[in-house]
Amino acid sequence: MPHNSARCRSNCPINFVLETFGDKWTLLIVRDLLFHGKRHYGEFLASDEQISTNILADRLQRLERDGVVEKQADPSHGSKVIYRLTQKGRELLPIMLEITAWSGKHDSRTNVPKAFLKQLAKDRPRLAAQILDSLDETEKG
Amino acid sequence: MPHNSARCRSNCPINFVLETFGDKWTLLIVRDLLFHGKRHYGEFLASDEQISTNILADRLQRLERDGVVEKQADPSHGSKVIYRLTQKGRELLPIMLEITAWSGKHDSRTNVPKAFLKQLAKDRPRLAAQILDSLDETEKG
DNA sequence: CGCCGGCACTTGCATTTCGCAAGCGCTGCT
DNA sequence: AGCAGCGCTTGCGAAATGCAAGTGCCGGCG
Repeated sequence: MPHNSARCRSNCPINFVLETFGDKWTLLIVRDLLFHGKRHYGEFLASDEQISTNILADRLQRLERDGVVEKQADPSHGSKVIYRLTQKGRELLPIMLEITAWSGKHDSRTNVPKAFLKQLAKDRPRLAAQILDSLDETEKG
Repeated sequence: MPHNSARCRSNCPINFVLETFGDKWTLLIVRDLLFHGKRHYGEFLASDEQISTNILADRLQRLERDGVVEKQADPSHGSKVIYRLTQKGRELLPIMLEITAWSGKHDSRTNVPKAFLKQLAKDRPRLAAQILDSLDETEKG
């Protein structure tokens, strides 16, 4: 937890998320976990933005320490590791959706499908529930 | 705009906001503009988190370049400068409110008043409207 | 008219973080 | 027994950050 660390800067809620997510990479890992069903180290490494392996290892460790992500051995494959969001991590979804809406509006080159933005505007709770459901599916399978 | 820069990493909406806000400081400036009615360089400098002056100058310049903030001379005091959010910047409010809600829930030492969180849960559009109104007030006065 | 204080930056330099490439250790498969 | 895949570590040059001091402009006051 940020506030347990020595370098806590304030108790402002904006600052609180910045202590964990205030860099160019951490939120991309959350995105991959939440929207893209990724669970393995190599999958994060393969994302478009090309995170380097040392940074990835560092960020996963921080996310785990901050209670956003948990790590477990892959039962079906001993040398693999499964990363998944905790409940706290899943609760980032509303933030992620607001971010998507904002970028959808202000980024002329966005890759967000129009249909997704429409659904976001029309019935956000339902969309959120669908995303969490499909995440559960992924984690079961 | 991030995508006009050479170092654009992808067209993902999450990445889009990270290109502008992906560091430990930028969003604190937005917070000060949006929630605390700050407009002057020296006011940002005085915030709890103690941003250093060279970083502040750099971030304000980037925010202006990205169309989130605009800069104008203070008519009442020639050596002062007024910074204000553009419409695009004001539209960050929903993101900021979601962040506040998340931190309010997960940060045991948060300084967010309980009443604020309640209002956030109960009638968010109204709260958002109030915040924007009081921002208009500040900018008029 | 000249000086002084406030304000918005700039500059220089030490420290930290990042980015890239190579390598390591363990596991399962053949 | 050997090899390939996977998660992660290490080393090093480059870039970003943090800190402190300095610069230039404006307004106010004597």
